[in-house]
Amino acid sequence: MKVMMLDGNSIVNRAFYGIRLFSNKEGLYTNAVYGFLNILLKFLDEEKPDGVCVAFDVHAPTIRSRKYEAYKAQRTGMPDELAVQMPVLKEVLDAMNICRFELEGYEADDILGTFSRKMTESGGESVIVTGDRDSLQLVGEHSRVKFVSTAMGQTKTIDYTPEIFFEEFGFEPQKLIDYKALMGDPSDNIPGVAGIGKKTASELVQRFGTIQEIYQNLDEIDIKPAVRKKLEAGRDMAFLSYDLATIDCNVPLKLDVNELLSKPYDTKKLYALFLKLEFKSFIEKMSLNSENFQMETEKNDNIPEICLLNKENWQEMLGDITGQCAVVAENALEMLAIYDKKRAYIIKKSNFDLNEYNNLLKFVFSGGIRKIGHDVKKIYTLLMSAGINFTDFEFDTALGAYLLDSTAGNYSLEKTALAYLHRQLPSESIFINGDGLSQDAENDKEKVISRHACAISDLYDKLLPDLEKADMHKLYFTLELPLCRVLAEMEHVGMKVDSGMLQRFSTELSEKIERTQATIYLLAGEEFNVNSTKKLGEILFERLGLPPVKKTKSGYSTDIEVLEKLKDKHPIIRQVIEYRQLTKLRSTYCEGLLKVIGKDGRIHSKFNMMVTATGRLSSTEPNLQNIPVRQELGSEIRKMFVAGDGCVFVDADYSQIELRVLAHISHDKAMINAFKNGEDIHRITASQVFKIAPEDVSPEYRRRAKAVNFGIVYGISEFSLAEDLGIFRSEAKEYISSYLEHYSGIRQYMHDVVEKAKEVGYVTTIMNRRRYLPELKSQNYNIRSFGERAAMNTPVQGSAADIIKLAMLKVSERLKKEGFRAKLILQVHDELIVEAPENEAEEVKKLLTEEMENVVKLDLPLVAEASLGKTWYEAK
DNA sequence: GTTTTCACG
DNA sequence: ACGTACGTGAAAACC
Repeated sequence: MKVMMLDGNSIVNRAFYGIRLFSNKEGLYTNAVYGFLNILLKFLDEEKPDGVCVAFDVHAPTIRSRKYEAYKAQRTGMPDELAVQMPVLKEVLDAMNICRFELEGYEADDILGTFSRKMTESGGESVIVTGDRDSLQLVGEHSRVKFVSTAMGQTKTIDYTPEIFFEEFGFEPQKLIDYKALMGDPSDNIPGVAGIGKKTASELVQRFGTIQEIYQNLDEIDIKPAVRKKLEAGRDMAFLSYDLATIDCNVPLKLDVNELLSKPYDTKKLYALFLKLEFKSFIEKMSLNSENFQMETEKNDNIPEICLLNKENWQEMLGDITGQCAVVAENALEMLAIYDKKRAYIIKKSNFDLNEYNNLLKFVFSGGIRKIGHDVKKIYTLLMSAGINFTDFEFDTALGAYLLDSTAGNYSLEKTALAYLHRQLPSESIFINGDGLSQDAENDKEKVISRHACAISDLYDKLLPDLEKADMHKLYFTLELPLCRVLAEMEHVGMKVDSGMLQRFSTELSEKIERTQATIYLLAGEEFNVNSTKKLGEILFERLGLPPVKKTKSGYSTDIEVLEKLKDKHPIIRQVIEYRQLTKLRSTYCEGLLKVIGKDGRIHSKFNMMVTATGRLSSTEPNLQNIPVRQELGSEIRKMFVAGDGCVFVDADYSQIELRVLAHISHDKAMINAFKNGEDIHRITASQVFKIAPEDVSPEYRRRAKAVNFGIVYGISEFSLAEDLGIFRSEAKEYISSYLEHYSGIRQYMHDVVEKAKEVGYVTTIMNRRRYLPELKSQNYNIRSFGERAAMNTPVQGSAADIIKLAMLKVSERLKKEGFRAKLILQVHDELIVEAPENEAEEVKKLLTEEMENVVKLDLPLVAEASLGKTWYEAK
């Protein structure tokens, strides 16, 4: 019978300080729990004990122990970041069915000592796991101590048996108490005998054994007079220290060995917990998501009956379905699953001839079946590439999950089913790389996609009421879901690029880069990789002796802000700035774009609607939302984006949409009026903040007012504003207070939105899009401040996103309805680009402006400005 | 895989 | 006493 006993506080402390601080997405710190589990699992594996328990300290202020309390106070001071993890750790242990013990007024090691003694007495064996050296006094014939220490980020364990202890200390484990009584331990507040250190204490204990022995024969024993003197003076201290250092092995706690016996984990609880904590590696290590878990779900009849369709039976089988069906499409439409809440119909292309298969696809996607799916935009693009017409899906479970929690970050079917159904789906990778199961692979695949379809259907039943509860069903059904088709179209149509011109530009840049590089080498006096921030830092700040402006985690910062400050200090700086600009253009834009031009000469960027926390779109492969425009040379890139044959671009962008939205939602009279009167908002702001007549506002003051306006939208801090404008903090502070004085509605709004968010846990946009802000509850000032700024910014940025998304929908609808051949092809947050045949251009321009300006009714007008051009450059 | 930098709104 | 604006994506270096 072997029981492993852990000193919870001591191990969790080691874990906390040994592992860098990290947290899950909600801002809950988890590093100590993570480290604790690593240690626990490692030792369970090493020792394979019959039972396990963990003891914790409890320091309740009882009268009896008040003095003791005061003495403990210094040691118990636990940082908040660790304190919040204690209840979590206890939860984990409970889910693992591991016994915990704690008793008021006792320390964990007292409990362990007591249990260990009892185990030994009843003929058992105990293994104590601790990071506390004090506990080594518990080492005995039948009680080992695994001592854990962390040095240089590495956890080290020493397994103390009496022999090993003796080898290291030169006396028996029980005498550790005497040793400590003499030497003392400042970290434990054990005073010891003044003047007796490690060496003397060790020698005394080795020669005479206990302090009892020493003091009884103090006059006779052979020691240096100086030591004898110190010992005489410190007699009381020695005995007091002895008591303090002694672990109490008579804690009034019953030990029922049967209780400690290892029980199986509560896998469901543990799984949910690890998911929340984002302990992916533990989920895998403890195989919480494989057999055990799947077996359980399989019992829960999540496996639909499978019905394989062929050319004889499909019309009959699918013909009578009237309800909504979950549709899963695999492998570019090679295999489909359709689940009608009764069974899963499996359709394999290989079982049909081409013509028949097309008929079937037509039936499924454009009429016969009411569809729901997961990530329907993906299916739409698939169908468009295959040239299949289709009607809209009636629900998208991925999109639903995104609206319900826009910060979750991952909306794969597996993750979503886990989060909302607590169901672990079989992973597709099972059959992707499966060797040896080729015979069953097809079978497995049918089973897997059937279960996926079933999960989509069940998710729908869960997500729809959730969306209604959050009052987001309107946003969902009238905006987000229909937008899928618009975006799929935009992706499908793409944007034409003049690859020859791009190629030439790239070569041109290369020549300039070559020259700049040579100059840099010359000025530096050596050749090095200018792209390497590390080497560049060494050259600038060590070799050339320039003053470092700021640091990064790993060394000198060399970003543009730093370079700007050093511009006049050394000619190399200008060259480096030039080099950076040129290489950025060449690698990210020239080479990057050339890589993704399709066979049709067009770029098909993906517009992702489930990425941002605020509701904006994002663009990838390539990102067309960050094509250069601010600098002259960079904006050359926009000349490579050309309208198709016989077409022009119609480009329209909202004027100050975010400030207008802010004016609207804050009901700020002054700002609303400024916009109503068609004022230049930055100029009017400058005139109000700096108290000068509008016509006297200099460009510099207008620039400053503009920075303040931006800062306000982002949730300003005086520090950042000062940094941005290169002014004193005190000055920035005055700007802000003057601003909020004038725009008092905005001040009120900023205050209210944060208050409300703290109360309900989320903020909303004008169309009721929601963003949860758990950061607001953080103990950490920085995290909490971030939450506050996000609370101020999200309704503004998110509402602007709502507005332009709705405009996209309307523009797309009208173009289609009115028979234009023009197509929406790009959105850049406040800008829409349509590719239109030349003869449609003027009408489309009017349509675009109209729809954008009238898409919602605000307390002030929305303004959109449009222009035409053969290239994107011209159209701006 | 993470860090640094920089492009956009 | 502290560390700082909101939202993105890509490339290159570095470990």
